Amino acid sequence: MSTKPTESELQILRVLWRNGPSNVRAVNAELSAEQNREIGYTTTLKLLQLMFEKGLVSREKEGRGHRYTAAIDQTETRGKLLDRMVDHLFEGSASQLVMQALGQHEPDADELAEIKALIERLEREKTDGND
Amino acid sequence: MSTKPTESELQILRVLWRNGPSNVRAVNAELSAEQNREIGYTTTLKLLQLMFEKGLVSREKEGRGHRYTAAIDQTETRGKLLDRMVDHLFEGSASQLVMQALGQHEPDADELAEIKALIERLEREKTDGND
DNA sequence: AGTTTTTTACGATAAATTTCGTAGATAATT
DNA sequence: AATTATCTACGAAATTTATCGTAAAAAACT
Repeated sequence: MSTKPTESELQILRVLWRNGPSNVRAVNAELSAEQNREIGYTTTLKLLQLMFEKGLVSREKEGRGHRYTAAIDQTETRGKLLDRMVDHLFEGSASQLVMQALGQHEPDADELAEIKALIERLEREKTDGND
Repeated sequence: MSTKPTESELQILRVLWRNGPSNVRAVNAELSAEQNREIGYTTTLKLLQLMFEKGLVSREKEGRGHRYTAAIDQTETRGKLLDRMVDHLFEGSASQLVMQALGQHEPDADELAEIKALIERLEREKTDGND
């Protein structure tokens, strides 16, 4: 269930999240493009087969071959990996992570406003006892 | 230089950042405690030796053996791994990462205030053209 | 129907990482 | 100085992950 995807598996999931259900050839082309090197077709195929066995992707027949779909949710996966990072690298302090992320990748004005709005909402929920 | 530490290397760095310079025995005890299983002494030793060769730690003689010290900065390492995560998992959007981190690990009131102060400072710098 | 193309399944190799055992050095203890 | 304990260096096995080659099935095309 909580099989943490490997680096390669994550790359494939990203492709599927971004482009939606895809066949092996399409995934392989994306991976090769992203990494500026030719990845063997069977390498991608094998990875997808392993991911299918682990339940990371689902698949259905499509013409000659298969059409693969991400079987785990992007937001949930992001959440789990964020948790890991907070625990492993920031000694459990999410606010430290947030501070550093803000400091080094300054968001633009709209994004800052959005984040600020979220913080203010969280503050209101705290003082209202609205947990 | 930018040798990205492996998972195990990161665990050792965490121990050294937290506890300061330590000998092999101390690092090994911490690792075993954190992972609830006995790690072989020579396993930890070997890892530290490899890390020394890679420049991830420095060392000096201390009594019978050595005393190891983290040779890379914690904040800088956090920064690099955050960058990787933003790129690989959040499609380059740091603000998305920040939003999700705030949503799932609600900071306490003091931390929220601190983050808000940082955002307001960033906003001021933006409008002042103070880049 | 025979040939070519595309895909799958599977095994095997390669590469990277983690783990530990052994031998020998070093120091402390008797 | 002999014995014991601790540490280092090194090699190698074990594990995990990534990569690809080959054979056979499925389909498309003469």
